Amino acid sequence: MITEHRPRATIRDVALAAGVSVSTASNALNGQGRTNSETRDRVKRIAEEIGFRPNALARGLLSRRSHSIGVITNDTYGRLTLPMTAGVSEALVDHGVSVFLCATNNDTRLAQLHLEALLDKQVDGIILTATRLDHTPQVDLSSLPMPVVYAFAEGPANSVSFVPDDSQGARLAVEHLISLGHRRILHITGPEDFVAVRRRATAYRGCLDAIGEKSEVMFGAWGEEWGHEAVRRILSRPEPRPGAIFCGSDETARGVIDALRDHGLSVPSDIAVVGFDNWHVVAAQTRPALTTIDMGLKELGRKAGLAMLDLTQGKPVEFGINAIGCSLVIRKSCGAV
Amino acid sequence: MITEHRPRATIRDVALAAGVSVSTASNALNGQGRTNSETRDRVKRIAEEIGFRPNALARGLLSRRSHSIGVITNDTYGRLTLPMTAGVSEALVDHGVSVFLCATNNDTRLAQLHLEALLDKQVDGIILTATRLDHTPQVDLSSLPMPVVYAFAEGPANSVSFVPDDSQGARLAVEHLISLGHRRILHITGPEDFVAVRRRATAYRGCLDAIGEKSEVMFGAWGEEWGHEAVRRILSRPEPRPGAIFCGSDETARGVIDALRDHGLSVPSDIAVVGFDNWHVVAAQTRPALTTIDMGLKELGRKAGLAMLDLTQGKPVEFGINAIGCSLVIRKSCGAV
DNA sequence: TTGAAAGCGCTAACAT
DNA sequence: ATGTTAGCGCTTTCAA
Repeated sequence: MITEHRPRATIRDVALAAGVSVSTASNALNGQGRTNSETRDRVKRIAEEIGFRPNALARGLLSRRSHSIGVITNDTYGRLTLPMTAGVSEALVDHGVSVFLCATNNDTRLAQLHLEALLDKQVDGIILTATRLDHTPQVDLSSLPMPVVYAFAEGPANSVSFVPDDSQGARLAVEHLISLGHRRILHITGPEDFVAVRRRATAYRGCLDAIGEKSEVMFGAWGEEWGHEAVRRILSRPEPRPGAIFCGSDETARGVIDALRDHGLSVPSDIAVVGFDNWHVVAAQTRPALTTIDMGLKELGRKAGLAMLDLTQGKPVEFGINAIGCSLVIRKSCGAV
Repeated sequence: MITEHRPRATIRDVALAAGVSVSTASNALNGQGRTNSETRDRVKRIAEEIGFRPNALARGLLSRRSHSIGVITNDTYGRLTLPMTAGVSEALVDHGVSVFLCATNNDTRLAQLHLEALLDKQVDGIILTATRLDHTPQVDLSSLPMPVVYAFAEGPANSVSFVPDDSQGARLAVEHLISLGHRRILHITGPEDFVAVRRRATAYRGCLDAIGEKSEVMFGAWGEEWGHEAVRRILSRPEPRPGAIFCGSDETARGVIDALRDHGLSVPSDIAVVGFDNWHVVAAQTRPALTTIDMGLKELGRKAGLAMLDLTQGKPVEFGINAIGCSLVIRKSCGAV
């Protein structure tokens, strides 16, 4: 498909065709300057006719706003990054801002390379994303000549960050179980060195304290195998058994449910289970389908995008860590006592 | 973090500091023109010292190459797009090319908006990606002033497309089973209206024909539930049972394996199972872990990126559909007869 | 209301 | 070998 294309129409072409000067054409198109409404209409019509679109490079060179931003992520997998970036992009595309996606694959050299490319391209801002809230950033963003926003990552104290509200999400899960009449609620979750894990566990404990029940947290791995192992441990100890289990991830929840079934216990009639993540491929395929917590990643991305927009426009933005509310997705894995 | 930043150093600053003219500085830095090696070194050193980096907008305006490309995808989920885009990006970042990611969410208006933003930004090329090989494209890319490459999507006849080699992948799976001594091999797969499904089925049949065995394809849905249903059907009919099952997706394979276990059959000792996708969250968590086919999405992205690079540099590129080889990932779900 | 001219940062003829 | 000049496409004073 080697098609020859003549260069795009420039504002000179428009001006020429309209019989006005370039500056008048510019004025007419951008509405700013006071232009005779008659000529303005004519210029606009002609611009439309010949398919004129302003060259963003030239515009950016002059205005020092490239109308593009960069998203740097270490996620190579997509589960977190793509929904978030889609959210960012969705918030910005209406304003003509496009998003450079840079996957660093946790490679410092690559991250540095990407960052330099972004700087050279005069991006209006950078959004940093990580697969883990408390990960060390892949590059130093502390003294960049443009605003930085952290999404699903916690930046330094004086930065703008958006993270899921793990505490509120965990409370949502536990309170759902409590509202169904459950009292003996166990928490099986991931490795304790993740902040997200600790926050969820703390919130869980708070809920049980509030109703005067004992809490128990089993820290472990991510993944289904840990769910199996945890169930093995529970069932091998003396009664009474928990009536409900709040899991720190959908994968763990799936492991738990499968293991319970293997041991002849059924969900939700014998034990209720709630997950965390609403990772569709896991949650929807679990038998029974998983009631779980959705972190609203796309919305988080949208918020980050809008904050970035404000920052680039010099509008005031609230600094600090913004916790974005999670929501409860009810499927089939919880029943009333 | 409202830090005031003075504008980035321009080539004028370099020239001034080095006591040469702007054009000499440019020459020295770009190595092109014959410059006195002594002044060249000095200029380069000074540029380094004051942290000069050329403004890509200005460069692009002049050279008509923005060193950025766009990737348009309808995937909102990330499983296919992110590995591929990471591959594209990886191939290009060393050449200073950055990637705009545009998620259309299957919304025509959004797709059009994104496309216009890309055109305005003078991208050097566009890569179109879809979640399905035979999807109608979300936007008309037929007469763009820049090269277009299709990745995980089949463009028009005279275009450059990269797709996984479904036939070869399927053959890999079936021949693996045959090499383990299996003869009665069943194929449980997705909906027949997907080209990928049809291609895998045809390749499967070819393999069984070659060894003079009967073939049987069960078309159905994606997802685990279909795996359960298919197993129910097989077990409810007269013997003999298949000794191995080649599944059209990892999710189906997982459903099949779970269902077999529910019916008291064990994998791999009673029946061998191979999946397709190597979707880690599914394949690695299946019990036993799934032997499956990997489509090499990242590599596919890399190839697409390199092809785009060649196209933008006017180098010859082979047109047509490039089928990228799949690979077999051996885990635990297949044993010898 | 309109146009001429300058300039954003850079590269490339051309002249010295 | 280096400097001067023009110009990429656009916006924006400033003068007419």
